[in-house]
Amino acid sequence: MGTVSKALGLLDILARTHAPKGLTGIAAAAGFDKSTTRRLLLELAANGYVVQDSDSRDYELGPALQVLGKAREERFPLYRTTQPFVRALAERIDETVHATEYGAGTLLSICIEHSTKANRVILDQGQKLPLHATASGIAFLAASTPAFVDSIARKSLPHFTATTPTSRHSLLRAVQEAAERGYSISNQSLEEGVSSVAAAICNQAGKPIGTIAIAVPTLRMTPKALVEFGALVRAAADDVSQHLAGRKPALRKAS
Amino acid sequence: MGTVSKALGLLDILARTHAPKGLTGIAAAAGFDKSTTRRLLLELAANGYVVQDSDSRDYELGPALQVLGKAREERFPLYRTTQPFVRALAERIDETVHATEYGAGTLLSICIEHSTKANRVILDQGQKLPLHATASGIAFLAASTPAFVDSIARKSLPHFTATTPTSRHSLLRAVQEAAERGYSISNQSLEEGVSSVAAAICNQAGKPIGTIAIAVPTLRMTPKALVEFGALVRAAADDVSQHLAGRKPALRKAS
DNA sequence: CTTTTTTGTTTCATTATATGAACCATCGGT
DNA sequence: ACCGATGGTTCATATAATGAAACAAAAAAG
Repeated sequence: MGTVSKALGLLDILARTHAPKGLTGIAAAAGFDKSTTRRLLLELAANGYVVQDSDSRDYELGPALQVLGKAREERFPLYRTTQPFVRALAERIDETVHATEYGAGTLLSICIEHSTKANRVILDQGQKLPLHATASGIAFLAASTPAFVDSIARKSLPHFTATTPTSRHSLLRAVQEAAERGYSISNQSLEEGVSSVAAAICNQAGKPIGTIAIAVPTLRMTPKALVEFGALVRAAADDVSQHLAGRKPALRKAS
Repeated sequence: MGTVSKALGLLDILARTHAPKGLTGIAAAAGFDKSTTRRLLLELAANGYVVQDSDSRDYELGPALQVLGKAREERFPLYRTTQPFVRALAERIDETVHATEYGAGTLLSICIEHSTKANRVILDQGQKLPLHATASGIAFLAASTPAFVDSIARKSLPHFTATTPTSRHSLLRAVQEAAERGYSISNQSLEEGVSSVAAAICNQAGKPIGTIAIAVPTLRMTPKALVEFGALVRAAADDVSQHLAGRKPALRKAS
């Protein structure tokens, strides 16, 4: 692994919800030597990506990240565009809804609205979702080129639950079905007790750039709810795609 | 320079308003070899910090930055806290107002509201302001420990205009005066024709973390305006400091 | 269409940089 | 004062970064 990736890995660790703050903890979480970790942190700090509290010596994410995040958002306002649709959908069905963007081989959660129910699915912002084991991933693949799908299907597919598609064949079938259906379904393929439906967001050229997904406790994913939610994510994803293409569609209902 | 800093430098370049997008241009802007630049960009891309358009092969900032920026904002909501005050002040006086945060030895512009006048000062988000040559910098130093001020004053201070304080003595004097006055004044010390006043934002412990500044074309910075703007930035900075400390003060006027 | 120029990509010997085990310093608790 | 834990430092070694050159592929020019 390159040095740069190691440093960036440290940022990921610091971004976690219950991130370690001390040098020892960060080094342990990253699996690097204390010495290496410190050097990397200092270099990140010298560039404003990390701040070290001068008293406690704890490390924290730095202001440069906000600046860059804003710069990115300004050029490519995916969050700004998506967030209202995610929120509207979440409020309408009172279930957890989130949007993801593709990057670095996975889908990154960029926008989450949680259900207000006691029994709900909780997601972390920035969570990295594997393409083969989530509704979002399958939906993304269903909108991708066959070549890309194949490149993923050829890889070794990590096993998470009994229903994770880990074989080339089962993955291709799931993708195929999602493409025909218009939305993807995950029946606890990443985590026990969580079911999801998702649909891809596409850019003007028709290439998928991310997804919108609804995640609910499996016991609430009745066949009726499945169909209803499927139609709703599909509609929401299409609306966002339209917005990104510059058109401003009125709210629609189903596919 | 370490490899990590080089890679992060590339991100800074890509964040610029008129950033080069091609490999050659980026390499030229960074002053690195094409080969090195490419390797770094690919590593950044593998981590989602950069995206390469598969058709045009141009490089752009990636989604990971938005995720990290949000994570930082969540832990330390300086932008969220400051922005309303900056906007209110900008609207009230119809001049360019911006907030900065200290990091990596400089002040980073994190929030800008521009004047609506034809002749106005334009600032870039993320701009790095030198501590010795800006009103923000002087205000920050005026709220810092003498030891810190001295460590800056001892460095070689780059020359920008005729009024840039480049000697240890002139810098210390400017800081001293700002401390007594309650706000700092920059008379074209960074750029000809731009005058500013600024005051420091401090955390609960009284340590400075950033600044608020008003930047106006020098010809509008009359003695009367100077005093008025000075009192206003000072009040705004104090209000933000109060907010950060958890208190929610009503709007005040002068120091 | 062909030539020229520009831009992106790969290679590999050289060099610089990153690494981590061991060591030291500092702090907080008892 | 002692102990354990944590942050910080050193330096010989291993590893990774570098950049000149060669190559490929696309634009631009003729």
